[in-house]
Amino acid sequence: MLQKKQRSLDEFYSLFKESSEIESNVSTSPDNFLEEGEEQEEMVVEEAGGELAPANLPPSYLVSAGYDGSRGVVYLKLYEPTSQRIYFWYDNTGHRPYLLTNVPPEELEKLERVVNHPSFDHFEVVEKYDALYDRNIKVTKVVAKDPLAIGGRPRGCLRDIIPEDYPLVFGNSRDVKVWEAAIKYYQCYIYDRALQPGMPYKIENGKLIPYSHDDSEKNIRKIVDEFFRGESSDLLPYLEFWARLLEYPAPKMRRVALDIEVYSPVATRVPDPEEASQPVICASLVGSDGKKRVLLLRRGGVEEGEMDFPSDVSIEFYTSERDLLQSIFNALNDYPFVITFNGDDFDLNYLYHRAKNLGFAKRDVPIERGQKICLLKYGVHIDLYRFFLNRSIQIYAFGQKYRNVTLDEVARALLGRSKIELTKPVSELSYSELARYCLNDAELTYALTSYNDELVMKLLIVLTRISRMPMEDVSRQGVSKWIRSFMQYEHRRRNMLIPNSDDIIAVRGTTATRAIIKGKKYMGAIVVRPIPGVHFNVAVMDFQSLYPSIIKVYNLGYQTVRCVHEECRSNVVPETPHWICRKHRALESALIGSLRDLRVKWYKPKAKDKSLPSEQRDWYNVIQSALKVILNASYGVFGAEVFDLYCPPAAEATSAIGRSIITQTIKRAHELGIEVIYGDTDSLFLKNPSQEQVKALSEWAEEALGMELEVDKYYRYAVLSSRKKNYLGVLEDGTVDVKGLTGKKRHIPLFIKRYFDKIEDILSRVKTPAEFEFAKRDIEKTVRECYMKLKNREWEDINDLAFEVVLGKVPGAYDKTTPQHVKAAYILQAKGIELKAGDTIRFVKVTKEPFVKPVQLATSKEIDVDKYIGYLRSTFDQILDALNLEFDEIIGLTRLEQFM
DNA sequence: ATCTATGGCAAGCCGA
DNA sequence: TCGGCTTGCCAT
Repeated sequence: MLQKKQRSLDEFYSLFKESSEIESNVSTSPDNFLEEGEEQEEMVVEEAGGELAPANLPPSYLVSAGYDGSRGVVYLKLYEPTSQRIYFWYDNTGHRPYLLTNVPPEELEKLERVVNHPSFDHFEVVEKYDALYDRNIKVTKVVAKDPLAIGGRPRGCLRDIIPEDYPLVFGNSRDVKVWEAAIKYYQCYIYDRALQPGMPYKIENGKLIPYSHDDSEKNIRKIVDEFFRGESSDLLPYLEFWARLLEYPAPKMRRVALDIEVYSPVATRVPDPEEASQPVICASLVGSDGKKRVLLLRRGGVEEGEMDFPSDVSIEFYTSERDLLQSIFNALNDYPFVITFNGDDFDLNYLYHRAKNLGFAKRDVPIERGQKICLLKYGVHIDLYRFFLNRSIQIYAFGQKYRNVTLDEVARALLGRSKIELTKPVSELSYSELARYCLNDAELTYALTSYNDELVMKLLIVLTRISRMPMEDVSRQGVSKWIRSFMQYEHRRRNMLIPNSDDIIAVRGTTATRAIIKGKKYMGAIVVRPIPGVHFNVAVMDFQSLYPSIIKVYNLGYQTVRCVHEECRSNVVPETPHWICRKHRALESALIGSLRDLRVKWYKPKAKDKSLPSEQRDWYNVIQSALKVILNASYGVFGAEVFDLYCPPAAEATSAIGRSIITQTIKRAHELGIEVIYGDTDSLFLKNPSQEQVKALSEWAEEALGMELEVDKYYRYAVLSSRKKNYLGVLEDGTVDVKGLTGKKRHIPLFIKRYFDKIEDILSRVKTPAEFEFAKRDIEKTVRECYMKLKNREWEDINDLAFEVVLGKVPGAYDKTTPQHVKAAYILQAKGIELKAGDTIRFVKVTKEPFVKPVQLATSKEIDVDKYIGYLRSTFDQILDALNLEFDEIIGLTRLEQFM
């Protein structure tokens, strides 16, 4: 079956048609459901038509899961890498959705709305381990035929009915609890069957079987048996289980990037995808197979333009929009992965509604609409906009290289390419201009998944494996959802009750320390007061993944912080009233701790290991950056209300232990005769320490604290002011690290930033204290030049004077104050420009009320030069302070010189 | 629909 | 006029 790689589209549609007919049969007669057994397996496979859901399949990667409402079962999507196609597998194990409750079956029997619920199936009594109280409890599993019966409907689902009706029947004699009722059914299924999304499986006679990859298994043995032999033994199983997910190979993913253009009667307005009133006039499809297609709709009065496209681009003209859409849909049914930039909101959404308007039958449209997302019936839709919008991805995986999440900006930052600038509205372009524009967008979208040896696709696979979520969900959801998912998975695997958030708070309580910042829940990290001045030979030491290390070494988690055992109360967290369990290992501690160890001790070093083939190194680099994303959030989620295992005392304990660790380390450094000139959270800046001193401190941290303290970098010299989180350090090779200085912040005018960069350049050349004196003269000259240019109004472009500040919310929502950028925003709004949260406002400071103006509307004459000079002063003072220079003296000199 | 945390700085607003 | 507060941007 798989040898036949090409399947005709007619055949393909007939399969969908066939299955949808079966769907309607099943949904109208739920009694058709069979009990568990061989017979049923055969049956489902046959029903599915055999080809899309084959009874046998060579190793294929589990990429997605969902619920098929009409069949009433979970389906899995498997990507077979040889044929490069998606195959379906429908559950044939009889698994059913359920919830857990503390109400026993004999009492539930008396709740009529439960037992008479059309989707109610049966009760079971199961035993679960309740980690909050460290005890086993018997709970009732309420099994239903339909996931919507458990939860999801606004009214009348079992998770609401049980607590509502119980007091009506029995009075308030019991504190009714319902657990695990808000887990999506397909996730529940993944957990219960211990499925590993992103990993390879085989199908044999309808059975889904994990595929074992021999080379990877050998590697895993090596990592676990040899490398981590010395680790605390209870972590070994976790190390092995993570290593398996990370070591297994990733497939090459056949995919297509899609971008569409829509006709618009109003030049400035993009048509509403929900209405889809205007025709789709162009679509581009750029495939990983090298195919580049541009589909154009013939319209009256449109110029041809120069149709000289590269030979690998095929231009197709359509006279009927319906045919054009059909061609797009054929592609969506062909490629296993479809990539868009904002396809959830626009491209796929538009196509979905447009198809409806053009009279397509629903079953002939390959797109499925969720609340705010668009999925595909056949393949997997990845919306890169959603992925790049993810803050953790933006910061930790891509180092904040892009700021606004637009195709243009992300492509510029990661690819060095940009969108084609249009000089007229899309609707007025010639065919060739339109084709070029649209094709370029699809090419950029594709390139974002292919650059750097397919980094983004690999990241997605690794995150899919760690989180145990379908690829679609992983690419759209945030890091707290990923962490929640692997935590829930582990609960199920160990037969632990997944606690409700309320119960964790009720049993474990909240925080006890006071935060330094008003409005925060607990006290955070220590920032050491810097010693101002220029310091030569500075070693920066830091604790490797401090908070994850603390979570591992100090056994932190909702289960262990303030546990129920009297005998653990002596195991206190410094400067808090909290204690930590000595009897059990918390799941968070085990899962996050083992991930940390794998990153720090295996993947990070291996990613740099030149003895490995470069392909392997690249893969390891992907893994270590994915782990970085997860680990950096692992402490934060403890303190985030939105996290299901929210546990404020655990977050508080983490930062309290962190404070204790850094404080002890400073004390020890002093005892060793080392001067500590600065430090923040997990780092210490040591002035001119000897090799021996550094080594001694590091060894002490290992022995006394069980923490790895290493030299991160050496600064030839560091310039500190009296301000915290504000410094500059020059590395051995002349690279300048600038942290927190205003001159580097994104919102300041380019004019000032350029001069700041010049000063940075001067400083990067200084090697010795003697050279410093020359550098100071250069810096003075630079500051003076900048000042004179401003004073004499000699800027080249008014845009260079613009402050660029992002609107945190819609302008109208600023009710407490009206900051300057909001004032400018109001001026823009008055001109009829629509503004929303996240838009960047570019404004200059002017002499007349209200003292700001959007740069687009301002002229050079209006600029308030003195305001800019004031800004210049405060920006440069941050460096001049430490160099013993005075801004006023520098510019004062100028005045004297003018007289001479 | 989506959401990891706290600490720190600079600017400007705004009420006492 | 002063100082608390809001806002945005950044460090870790």
